[in-house]
Formats: sequence, C-alpha cells, structure tokens
Amino acid sequence: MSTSRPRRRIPEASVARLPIYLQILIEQADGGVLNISSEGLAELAGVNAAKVRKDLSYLGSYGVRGVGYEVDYLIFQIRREMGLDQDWPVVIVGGGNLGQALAGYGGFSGRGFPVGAIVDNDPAKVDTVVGGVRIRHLDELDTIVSGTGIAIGVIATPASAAQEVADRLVAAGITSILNFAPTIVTAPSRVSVRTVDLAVELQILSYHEQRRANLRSGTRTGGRGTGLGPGSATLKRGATA
Amino acid sequence: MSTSRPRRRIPEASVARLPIYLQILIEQADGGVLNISSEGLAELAGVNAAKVRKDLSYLGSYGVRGVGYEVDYLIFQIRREMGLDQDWPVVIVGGGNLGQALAGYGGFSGRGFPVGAIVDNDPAKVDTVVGGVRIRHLDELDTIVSGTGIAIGVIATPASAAQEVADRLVAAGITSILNFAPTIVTAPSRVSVRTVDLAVELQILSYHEQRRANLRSGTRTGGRGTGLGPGSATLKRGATA
DNA sequence: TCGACTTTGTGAATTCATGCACGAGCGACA
DNA sequence: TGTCGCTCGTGCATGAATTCACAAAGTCGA
Ligand SMILES: NC(=O)c1ccc[n+]([C@@H]2O[C@H](COP(=O)([O-])OP(=O)(O)OC[C@H]3O[C@@H](n4cnc5c(N)ncnc54)[C@H](O)[C@@H]3O)[C@@H](O)[C@H]2O)c1
Ligand SMILES: NC(=O)c1ccc[n+]([C@@H]2O[C@H](COP(=O)([O-])OP(=O)(O)OC[C@H]3O[C@@H](n4cnc5c(N)ncnc54)[C@H](O)[C@@H]3O)[C@@H](O)[C@H]2O)c1
Repeated sequence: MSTSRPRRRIPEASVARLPIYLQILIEQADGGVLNISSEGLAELAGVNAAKVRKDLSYLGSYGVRGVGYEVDYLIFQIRREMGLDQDWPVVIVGGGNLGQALAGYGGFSGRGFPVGAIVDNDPAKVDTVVGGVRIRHLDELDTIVSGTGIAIGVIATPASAAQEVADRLVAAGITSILNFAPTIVTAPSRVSVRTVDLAVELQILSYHEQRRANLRSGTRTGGRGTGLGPGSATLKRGATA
Repeated sequence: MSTSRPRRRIPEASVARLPIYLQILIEQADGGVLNISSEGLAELAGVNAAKVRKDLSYLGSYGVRGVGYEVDYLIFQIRREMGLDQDWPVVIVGGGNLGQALAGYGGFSGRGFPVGAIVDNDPAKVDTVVGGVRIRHLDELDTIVSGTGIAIGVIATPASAAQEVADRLVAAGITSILNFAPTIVTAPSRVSVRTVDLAVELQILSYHEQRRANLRSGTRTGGRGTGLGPGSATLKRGATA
C-alpha cells in the first residue's frame, strides 16, 4: 500500500521553472530565511504568484495557509521530484575551448553534475588533463558509459560533428544530451535532447531590438532592401537531398 | 504611400524558431539548394510542417504554391524581419574564463554580433587583450555605450555581481541583456533580458532521467526520504527581506 | 475560544500555441 | 488552353499554459 501516488506528470513549462525556484530557495536558505510565500518567491523569480503556486502544487500540498512554504522542506521536495537527490555525472565530448571551460567550471560539478569523463577524437588532445579529468579517446565512449552508468552527454564539438557524436552517444547508452553546437541534433524519442545556441539567443534579442527601433521611427526602418520578389522558382523539392 | 504594413507582431514561440530555420536555410544555400518546401524545412528543423508554414506566414506570403520557398529569398526575409541585416556589436562584462571564451569564439562575431568591447572591474584584467579586444574598466561603460551605440550587453561575471552589472548596463543605455550568470536579473520592461543557465538545462534533463527511471522500476524509486512533513511553520513573510 | 487576517490550492476563464484539413494558386505538360 | 499534381496559406479545432478569483485552512492576538 504505497501512500505516494505515481505523481502526476509535471507540465514542461513548470519543469523549466522549478530549477529557478530551487536556486532562489537555496539562496534564501543560505540567507537564513525559513519561510517564504508564493508572492515572495514569485517576486524573486520574476513571475506571477499564482503561477508559483500552481507549479508547486504539482509536487504536492507542501504550503501552509496563512504562512507560506517552509524553505528547507520545499528545497527537499523540489530536489526529490527533479531527481537532484543524486549526482548525475556527465561525459563531455570535445575538449576544445568550450569543453575545457566547462570541465573547469565549478558551477557544473557543484550543482550535482560532476564531469565524469571527457573524450575527444584528436590524438593530440588525448591524455591531456583539464579540470582534473584526463581526456580519453572518443572510441572509449562505450566502455566509459557502460562502466560508469553515466546517463548525460554534453556535446562540445564543432557543429559538423555534432550529429555523428550524438549518434555515438546514443549507441553508447546515453539517454540525455545537452548540445552546445549550433545545429539541430536528432535522437530517438527515448533520449532527451536540449540545445543551447548562443546565436539563437542573440538573434531573439536582435528581433526585439529591431522591433523597438521600428516603433520609434514610425513603422518602418528605411527604404525596403532590394525589392525583388521570389525569383524564377524552378527546381524540385530540393531540401531532403 | 508605404506599401509595407507595420508588420503584425510575431508570436514569441515563432521568433524563437526563426533563427533555427535561418541557420538551416543558410546551410542549404551553401549546399547549392535553391528551393525548399515547408515539409523539407520541417524535417531538418525537427518540427511539424504546418508549424513551419505558419511561422513563415508571419513574414508575409513568400512561398510559391506547388514549389516551395526560394532559399535565398527566405534567408533575406528572415534576416530583415529579425533585424539581422545589420551587425549588433555587443559589450561583454566580465573577462574571466567565460568572457574570454566568448570573446575568442568565432560563432559570435561571425553571426553578426561582433564583440565591440569587454569590460571588467579587476585592475589586473584591464588592458589585457583577449580575442583581439582590449579589456577596459567597468567604469568606462557609459562612455563605451554612448560612444559606439552598442545595444546588447552580455553578463559574464559571477552571479553575485550580475544584478549590479545589469543595473549599470541599463543605466549606460543598453536595451538587451544576455545573462550567463546563474541568477535572475531584473530590468525595466523596455529592456529585454535572456538568461542562459547551464545548471537549469541539466536539471531539466535530470528530471526526465529520473522520470524514466521511476517508470522502469514500477512507479517509485525506493522508500521515500525522511517522511517528515512541513515542520513547525512559524515566522512571518520572510521572503522580501 | 473567537474573530480578523493571511495565504494556499485549485476550478474556471482566458490567452497562447499546435496541428489538422482543405481551398486556392501555381507550374508542368499534353 | 485545359487538366493534373503539388504545396502554400489559413480557418478551425484541440491542447497547453497562464491568470483570475475565491473558498478552505491555517495563524495570531485579545
Ligand atoms: N567557445 C565558445 O565560447 C563557444 C560558446 C558557445 C558554443 N560553442 C560551440 O561549442 C562547440 C565547440 O566550440 P569550441 O570553441 O570548444 O571549439 P574547438 O574547436 O576549440 O573544440 C572542438 C573540439 O572538438 C573536438 N572534436 C572535433 N570533432 C570531434 C569528434 N567527431 N569527436 C570528438 N571530438 C571532436 C576537437 O578535437 C576539439 O578538441 C562549437 O560547436 C561551438 O560552436 C562554443
Ligand atoms: N566558465 C564556464 O564554463 C561557465 C559556463 C556557464 C556559465 N558560467 C557563468 O559565467 C559567469 C562567469 O564565469 P567565469 O568562469 O568566467 O568566472 P571568472 O571568475 O573566471 O570570471 C569572472 C570575471 O568577472 C569579473 N568581475 C567580477 N565582478 C565584476 C563586476 N562587478 N564588474 C565587472 N566585472 C566583474 C572578474 O574580475 C572576472 O574577471 C559565472 O556567473 C558563471 O557561473 C561560466
């Protein structure tokens, strides 16, 4: 008779916010705060209080009416629900600038995601040590993954190699991928993939910048560029070449 | 008599996808592809074809029925709409590991976002050169921004300094901020802020990992932790200290 | 012990996003 | 010139996320 239900699935949008609440709560706990209201948490997170309550309600009823949430207990519950009550070592593929920066970055290991291994396919990089971890050869991936039970792979190779690396990660048994290469990588649906692309972030900012500029200067930037419409438009499907 | 309308606002979700289409289109153009269908583009982007068509329809009617979209022309239109027909130089605040990596990173400048300046508040860092740019003192921020018209600021300082840095960026006249520090930064609503937090990304992956693990091993991981509920629950509002 | 006050948890309304389905437009070809 | 096949553009239905608004449940002071 398990008293705890299978715990209903948490909406993606909420899942993406829980880590933010968590981080705020940890800061508050460090600052000696014992209780926090949905209002207070919402303010610190920059969101609506009702949203906070609804998000937290997916974890269970852990608030106290008239008082708020006990910070420590909420931290414990979010951690548990997100699987952060254990470490998740990661394997970094690509020991270049980014790979090395990540390996040496404390905020990675310090948050429950220690760098379990780094691999590269460049013989010159293999056996050098970064962030206290020796770079091993890409071909050892299978051994590493099956030997350590690492579930998360980080792609820090050039975009041209990203898909191939993803395929190898999947073949080796990885079930989550964090991709820093500016390209789409696909994987079987049982594998989670998240891509962080700086250029995309900047371009989104650019859109809003340009939008503001347009609004200021009455509806249009200037003369429209070369005013040519779609040209001849021949050729077949093209794409899936 | 401007033929071009004020162009209806594009939904955020679409704005976030346009850079992805753009990148794919550029790759295709480089590969000599002249035309692409919504289906083809959708496949490469890993999304639904109807979504692609709807997204592109916000730009205007640039497709040709029975044929698809002319790649070059679509690139031109997305660029124009997103404000990418001009460069947006950025100022990086914080010349540490990350700041240096970003400054030296080609995919930054190469995509229309050249590093216009780097500033730091550490005298030891000032006047050193990274990525061809000399680090200047934080106090020169106002001069730099007003002198160059830079609109985008990148925060690459420790989290503890992020909000203060953001305030200074805003005061200096910056209108878009890309924040790499793992903390929420707030700014007036006229300023766009985007935060890229690695830990958040990894924690989202962790959630799904943990979820899969739970599903495999029948509904629950193991015994529930310490089964204590919210404790005494005293203390007042606490939060907005 | 009671009543005033605070804050949660959640149904319901609303807004935003996705995906389907199909009419309309275009090119190709006889 | 007419017909056929392909693909866009979009109205509409469905689903997800957000926000409102309020009863329920608790605290606290007298
Ligand atoms: N440097 C940055 O600041 C930065 C920031 C954001 C994103 N990125 C992206 O991260 C990726 C890596 O950037 P970087 O600056 O570290 O590049 P880099 O060239 O310094 O490093 C790439 C590394 O990947 C290795 N590699 C190449 N192909 C491989 C393969 N098939 N298997 C294993 N290893 C392979 C190379 O040997 C090299 O060590 C790029 O896609 C880049 O766009 C970089
Ligand atoms: N290193 C990584 O791989 C990595 C990855 C993702 C995110 N981050 C985040 O990026 C930020 C920077 O990381 P880092 O590894 O470069 O740290 P770092 O300590 O190497 O660099 C921080 C720099 O910021 C400067 N600085 C501090 N306070 C400042 C202020 N008030 N004004 C201007 N400059 C100031 C310091 O002098 C230093 O040069 C951190 O918040 C970190 O969490 C780092």
